[in-house]
Amino acid sequence: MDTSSPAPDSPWLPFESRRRARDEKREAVLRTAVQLFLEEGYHRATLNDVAERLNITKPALYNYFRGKDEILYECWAMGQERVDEIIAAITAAGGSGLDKLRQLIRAYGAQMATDFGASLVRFDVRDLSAKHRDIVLAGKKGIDRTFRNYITEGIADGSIAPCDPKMTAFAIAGSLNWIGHWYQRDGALSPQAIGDEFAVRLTEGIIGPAAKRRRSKRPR
Amino acid sequence: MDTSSPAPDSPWLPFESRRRARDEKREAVLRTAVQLFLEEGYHRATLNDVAERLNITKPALYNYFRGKDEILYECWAMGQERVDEIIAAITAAGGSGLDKLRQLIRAYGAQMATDFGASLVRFDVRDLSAKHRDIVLAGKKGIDRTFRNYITEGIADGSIAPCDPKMTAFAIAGSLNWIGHWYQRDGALSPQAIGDEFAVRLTEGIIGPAAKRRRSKRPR
DNA sequence: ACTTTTTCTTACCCATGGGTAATATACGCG
DNA sequence: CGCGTATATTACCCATGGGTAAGAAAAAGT
Repeated sequence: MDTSSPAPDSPWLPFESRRRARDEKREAVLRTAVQLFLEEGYHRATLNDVAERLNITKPALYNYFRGKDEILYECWAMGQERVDEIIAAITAAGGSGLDKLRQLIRAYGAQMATDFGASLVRFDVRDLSAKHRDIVLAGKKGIDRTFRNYITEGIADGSIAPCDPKMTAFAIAGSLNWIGHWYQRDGALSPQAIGDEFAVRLTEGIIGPAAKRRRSKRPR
Repeated sequence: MDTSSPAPDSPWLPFESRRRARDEKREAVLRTAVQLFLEEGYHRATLNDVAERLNITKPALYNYFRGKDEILYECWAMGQERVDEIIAAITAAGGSGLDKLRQLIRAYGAQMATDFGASLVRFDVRDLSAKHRDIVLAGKKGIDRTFRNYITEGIADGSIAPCDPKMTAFAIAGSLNWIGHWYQRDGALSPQAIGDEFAVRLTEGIIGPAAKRRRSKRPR
């Protein structure tokens, strides 16, 4: 997608750098918007507010987005993209179901303590257009399915104790999603620390026989 | 609306039944409002919508409430009241820290699967007046404190394994609060079933030595 | 029956904020 | 340089929806 590595003096360069400048501005809008949406709430935050923080005026935003709801959608998309990458990496790396679940909890929990991560759970799908809403719901479903899959795999390979994957996934994802509601950047814990903390805490109760055996030399 | 069971001839009765009729109407407004706020979201739900469902017109609502935000607040208050009762009952009944925590999870989780319960976590405090916001935040703090207290007590009496009460409370309350976001009345599980399910699941991992000993004759 | 109070309706006000049209400014380009 | 294209601004439109004023309708009081 990005035609990177621009040969220093190609006649395209001005064109390319212009496009990059545009993309950077677009992202700057999103960073400002997501921050304001989280601070004030989507409905209280106005496009004038967003523009003001960027030292521009409202109509300038329409050079980059079709409307307020599209900005909301793109904020969500930024977060979803990162989670998708996380999932892809974990699935690719392989390991036991419990290992993968722990890694997912760690990385997803850390994401929840970031702006774009929190946007995944703080924003209301009903503020989106029907088309975007469908995409978002599909994304949420994908995350849920991943949690369940890892749990199911863990039960199969014995690393996770038998349990209802659906409810267990609900319980774990609920804990993590809630981070997006209480975490404040000025808090004592870093996103990483949050992720680590939850990764151990949320898997303590469901360790299966295969995984227990391996760690039995260090009983709690 | 229906002036039921009026003791035929007391001089107060008209006055009293009138006041009661008023209270009943007030509550009917709240039931309709909380439902609509949850369905559509607070900002998308209009007072006209609320009134229409009640077969009245918008200004009629102002006989019972000072404004939209007060309706929101009163919806929250209904849920908070129930939780306060639950907490009072559990604390009064006594028992080990783990017992109390389990009962709280059970009852609080069940509440999250009701309209007024969900309103505790789905509504945005920033939509309230400063005064009401303070009350709500105090209520939330009280619930959090109760979770932590029960956990701390459980660690002290040995029914709960040593852990960080703050983070454990976050993890548990997060799971439960999230119920308010995914539970749909048309789902397969009843609020009670939800509460029961989470009560066992969320305490599996933190059972302490004292409680383990007692249940050791029924190993998993 | 007449008055008073409560309750509700009709008809309105108006601040807010998303979105648009017309226009000015910066910038690459031949 | 002047031409065209992004990019931004100023000035506006207008639908929405919370809130209010004035007065009808229904009870309650006497």
